[in-house]
Amino acid sequence: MIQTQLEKLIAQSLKRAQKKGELPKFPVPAIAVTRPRRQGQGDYSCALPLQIVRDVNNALKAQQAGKLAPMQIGEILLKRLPAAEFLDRAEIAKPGFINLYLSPAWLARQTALISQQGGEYYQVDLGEGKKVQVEFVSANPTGPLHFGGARNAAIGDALARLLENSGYLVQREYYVNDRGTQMRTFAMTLWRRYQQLFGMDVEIPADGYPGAYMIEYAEKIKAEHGDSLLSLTEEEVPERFQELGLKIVLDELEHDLAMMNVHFDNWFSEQSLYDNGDFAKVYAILRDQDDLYEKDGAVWFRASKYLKSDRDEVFIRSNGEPGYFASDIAYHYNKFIVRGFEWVIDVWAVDHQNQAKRLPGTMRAFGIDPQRLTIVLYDLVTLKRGGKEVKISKRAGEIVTMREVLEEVGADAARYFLLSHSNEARIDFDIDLAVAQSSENPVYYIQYAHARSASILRKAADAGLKPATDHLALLTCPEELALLRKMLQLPEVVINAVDHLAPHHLPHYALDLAKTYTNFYGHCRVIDMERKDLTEARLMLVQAAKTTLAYVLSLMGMTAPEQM
RNA sequence: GCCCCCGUAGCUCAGUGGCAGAGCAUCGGACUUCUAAUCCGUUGGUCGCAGGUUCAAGUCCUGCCGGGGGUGCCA
Repeated sequence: MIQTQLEKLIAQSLKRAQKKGELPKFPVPAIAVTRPRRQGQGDYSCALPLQIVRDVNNALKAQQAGKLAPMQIGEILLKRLPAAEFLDRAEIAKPGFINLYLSPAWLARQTALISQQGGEYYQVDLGEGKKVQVEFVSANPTGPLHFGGARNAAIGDALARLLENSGYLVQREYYVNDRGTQMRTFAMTLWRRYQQLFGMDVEIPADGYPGAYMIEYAEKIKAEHGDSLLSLTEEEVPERFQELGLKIVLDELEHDLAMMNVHFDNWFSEQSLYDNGDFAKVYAILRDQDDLYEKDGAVWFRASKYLKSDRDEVFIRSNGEPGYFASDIAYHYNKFIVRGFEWVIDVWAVDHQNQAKRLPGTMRAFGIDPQRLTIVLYDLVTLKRGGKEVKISKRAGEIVTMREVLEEVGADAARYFLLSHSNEARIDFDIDLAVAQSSENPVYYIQYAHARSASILRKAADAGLKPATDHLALLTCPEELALLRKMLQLPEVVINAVDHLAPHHLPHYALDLAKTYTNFYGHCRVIDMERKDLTEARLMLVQAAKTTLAYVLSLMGMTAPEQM
């Protein structure tokens, strides 16, 4: 990447200047080349002279030599800066910045590489083939996914896509909480709804699920099994209805997530941890390490041994059922030890922050470095309709489902909007506003830029013109070069997004890129039958821009339409 | 009480220690288009408050104020 190469060049110039005796000797600090936010300060800039002025002058004082100002240090560094094909020139700017300018000719040549290599041109190898799992959504399978889950899906899937394109081997997993009290209540509610369909005078459990969707599920069961299940014994009911209900919900989840272009590689059953012996193994390990003890009729896990905290966690509740902590620990034992993931990312809503703070540390009990478990927390989505908040409550049966929002605003717009906020920021999502504004939504602006490039290429092909590399040097307009610069920024955006597990940088960059492209489009007419050479070069640029737009859109899980 | 997150333009939000940004909205222009779902220009901010660190702070540290969340034998 250009940025790191520039950092190396500047480090070299400092070493050279020290070797020549133009600057005194001191340890070379970490050198940071950044993108200036304003124009006219180079494509990149570096504050090294300001950063080292104190070291320089301290060393000079020890030699009883005179002081140097940051600007003078900059001049010395500039003189020793090695040449590079991508570097046009470097300048000193007050109070002591080195501004670096990319070579226009080199920039123009990149269009050919981008067009040929497509998304690969932008791929960075951060992961080196490391096996990483992204576990996300994982909502309780007791009903349709509410819209808050859509944010989880958008973030988790974008992270997976970012990692896949950064050299990681990624698995997407959905953790299915298919055991415990919630599941039991779900099954019993379903059973009652089923009975009611046959006119039986029964009530759903007091703590049951009142939502109308439960009746739909019961109707599905009735359609398939008729009245044959009415004869089940009291012991058979919970298990059978859990099984039937779970299948319906999982099918529905898979379908709804597919609407958002999200697909999981694996649906992992919580129950399987107990069936396959993982839980028993974990229990034995902890017991043998004296990490478990009994109190108040429950079995406790000595979390305080592994965390900076004096609080322990209930492992087996006094009713004999394992608590959620037990399942979580066994689950992550399975991820690391049984399945061998080197890195695990869980995407959780902020209301699990306490667990998020504690779970990684407990991995030490199995000799697993807590750093291998990253929990990405995101804040909730507040849904509004016409400025009024819509309460999401599964309990009251009043929920806004992901499906209905997707049907209203579309998957692309929903994904874009959900991704465009930083994970920690709460989102106010006004459905009416989202629908009303959809025509002037940035989503369409970005997709439109892509569709336009496709259109130009089609039109050119009809006229017998194709992108060609022969005259790329003709790409010298400010708008052309600005577009190239913006495209080359993509790897930096990806690295930043991966480093911070912050996919919200993607939509902002995409909008920026589309804007730069549209500006080019407005200023530089591409197809010009009088100038075949320039047309071919610009077509190459258009193709490169189209590739880049499509690549960013795919990182966000959005479609890149050929026409709109 | 203690812990975490948020507070930046009218609105919605970006901002990796380097001269405060985008979209929308406002106002003024441009439609015989390679797709006007567009373009050009304009208005708009003591970055919640107060200290501190630094050559340099929206950004790092401390303390406040306001909003949200967490602190279960729920998950």
